[in-house]
Amino acid sequence: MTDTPARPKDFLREIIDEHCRRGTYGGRVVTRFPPEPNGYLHIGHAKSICLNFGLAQQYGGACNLRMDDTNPTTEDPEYVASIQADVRWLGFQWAGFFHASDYFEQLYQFAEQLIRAGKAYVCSLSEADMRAYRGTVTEPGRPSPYRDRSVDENLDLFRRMRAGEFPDGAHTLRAKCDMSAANMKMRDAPLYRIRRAHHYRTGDAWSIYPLYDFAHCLSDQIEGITHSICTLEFENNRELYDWILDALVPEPRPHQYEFARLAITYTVLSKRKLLELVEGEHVSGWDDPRMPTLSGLRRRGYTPEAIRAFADAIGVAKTNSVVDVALLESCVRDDLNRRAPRVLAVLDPLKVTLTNVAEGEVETLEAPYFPADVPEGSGARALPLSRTILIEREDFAETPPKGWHRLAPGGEVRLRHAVVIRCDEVIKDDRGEVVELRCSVDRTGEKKPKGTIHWVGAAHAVDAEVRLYDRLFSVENPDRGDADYKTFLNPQSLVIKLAKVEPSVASASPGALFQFERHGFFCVDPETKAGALVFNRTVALKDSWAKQQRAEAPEKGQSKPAPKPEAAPRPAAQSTPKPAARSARELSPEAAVLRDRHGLSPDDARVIADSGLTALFEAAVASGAKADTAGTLVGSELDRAMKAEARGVDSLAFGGRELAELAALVDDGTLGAKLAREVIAELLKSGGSPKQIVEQRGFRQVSDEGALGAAIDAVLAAKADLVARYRGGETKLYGVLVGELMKATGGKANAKLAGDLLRRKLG
RNA sequence: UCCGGCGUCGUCUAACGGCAGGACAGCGGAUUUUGGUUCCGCUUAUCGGGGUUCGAAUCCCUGCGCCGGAACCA
Repeated sequence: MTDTPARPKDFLREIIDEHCRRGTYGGRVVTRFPPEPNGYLHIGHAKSICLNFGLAQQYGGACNLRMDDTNPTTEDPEYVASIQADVRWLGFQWAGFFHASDYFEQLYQFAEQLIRAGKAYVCSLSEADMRAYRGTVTEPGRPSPYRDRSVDENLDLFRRMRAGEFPDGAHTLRAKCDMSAANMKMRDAPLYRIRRAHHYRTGDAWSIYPLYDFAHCLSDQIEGITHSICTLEFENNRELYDWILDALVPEPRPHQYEFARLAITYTVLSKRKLLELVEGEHVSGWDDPRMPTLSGLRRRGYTPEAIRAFADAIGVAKTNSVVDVALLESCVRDDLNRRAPRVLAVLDPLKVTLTNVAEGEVETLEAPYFPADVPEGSGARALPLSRTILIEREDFAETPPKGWHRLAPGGEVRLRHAVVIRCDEVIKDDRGEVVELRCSVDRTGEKKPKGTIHWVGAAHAVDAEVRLYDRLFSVENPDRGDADYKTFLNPQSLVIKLAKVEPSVASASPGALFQFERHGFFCVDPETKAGALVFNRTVALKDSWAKQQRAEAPEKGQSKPAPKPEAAPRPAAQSTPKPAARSARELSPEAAVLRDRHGLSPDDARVIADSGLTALFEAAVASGAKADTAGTLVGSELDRAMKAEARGVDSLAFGGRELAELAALVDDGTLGAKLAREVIAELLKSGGSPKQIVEQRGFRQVSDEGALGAAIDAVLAAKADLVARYRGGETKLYGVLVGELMKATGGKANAKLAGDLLRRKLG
């Protein structure tokens, strides 16, 4: 336990940790999963569910399930039920189950409050006009002519909107933000629209419905959500989220954080496209085993454990990413390997007569359900063996390729859990098709064939329909590109086989999981009826033999792994002749003056000018600072520190004189870079004089060789292992040793001197 | 083009100024009555250019690239 390194935290957990540390929410962590009930949940939602419920679990908080049902025209109770079922199936229990529609009255009251505060108004622009007034991403919008309606008029109109006095689209309630905002979401976002539609829960009680941006943040507030986690495409909405809440409620209030939604190779994950696949009958329904929906995956044989492991493996970050579907497959295999009993099934039977087994003789073999290397597994079943058996057609080759371990004329192979047989005779029909093998059983127990194949007894085997599922799309990214994603549907995504399975599975019930040895993992489909078994292939087993064959015989059709088109040159790098890219952006006049007058580097000049530090810099120089020292101090160190703390120039409690003093301390060697940085931090915090700070804090750089030598010796002795590795050739450890030295001296060692000394001592 | 976000092995994801690590994929080997599993080993990465620093994936500047944003959808 102690040697498993803690899993590194994602950025959300870092944030929450910080909140817990600071007591921002009194230690509370309340999250929510807020789907709109207009479709089935898919694996992308699973990522969000695992995140939100997982966070609540981990921090001892709570996670609500909330139907974000503010659009009466798209929502349906069928979806509500499926969402609840899927969340439960995934293994999570919500603290509360809510509907945004339950909050309609409260939301309405908040809207009136906003109006009374003069922060919302009723706008009577048509939809098209509103769009026109909004401007574009590059041009600011214009204020609506209705923007200055009085509070009373707004209240009156809004109440009449509620009362149903106006037709759809006649008016909207809008936030009074900023029509010239760079963020389009802030250009007086609509909050309520008139929609005299029947809502599946509130019926005809309402003729106005709140929009997402208004309903969501306030629903979070009503439920006491602390961390409102959503996907990246809502980043622009966060400003509005904050605006609305700040206008209506005090801190601590909910805050929104965004992470990258899930994308997976060979699949599409948009509700619109999924719906289209269902309605276009490209699949049999939302729960078609090829669908990335949770109901589809469930029917396919995926387990909640596997999906949770997947969610854990992909992590949470803000980088747009596409996860390899192979990782998902790896997660199911890993889980199923532990829990699926092994049974034998022949998908494409070839008759084999065991010539030295008597007609009518039946040998019953006991076969364990799990191999020895799956210690969690147990149990066994009986396997009847008699004169006629069925083997997989592809386990026999008349002319075996190199490395063949299976049956061939004159060759031997072991039957799984049973005997070794030798192929004595191959029988073909008129068309030259192999129709039967005549084999003899070897009972000496001395044979050690290379291969073991699966089989079933012909007389005892049970018929079963086996549905071989594969990826729904045949290209990695069906979602992008010029063509419609549906043109990439994989015609082989479902292949149905009439198979023979061993008798023990005859009574298996829907949902039961198996491994058909050497084939893959399968589960019993709900369509199974007594005497009519149906199996779905969850995922095939890895097949290194097939892979090797593919590599050796790049057959004509789908040749090599996509012949990389002549090592395409990176679009960005070389080729483009733009050596002058460095200073593409012109220096501002102010920066240019700085550069020319003081010989500053363009970088420093630019930073100083852009950060409004010009006056401070000039003052420092006027007080006697050397321009280049002051330039670095101001342009690099001070600027960095100010940015880190989001400080403005006005908040600085020191001026040019102090800066000049600092520069002098650096120039005369009293302060090294590290210490100078410390002094700046101190200056930023409480002002004062650099000299005093140096005095009080003992910030005096150690440049004395004797003292440095002693410190180095101590570090060398303490880090003998590192030293040995360094001397063994790992010269990169030099930096680590310097680091240790700096740590040991409290950052006071003269780094340059100490570094030289250290190098000498290391030899 | 304006605003916002993001660039680390083939793919995800760590490293919060000090040894670029893990998982999946790939390759090789050992074990194996599943060409499965397991185990061992290997290959491969900080978008480009500057700067600060003894030391930069990390901080600053700059260029480039990708994603999101102009619904009375969520």
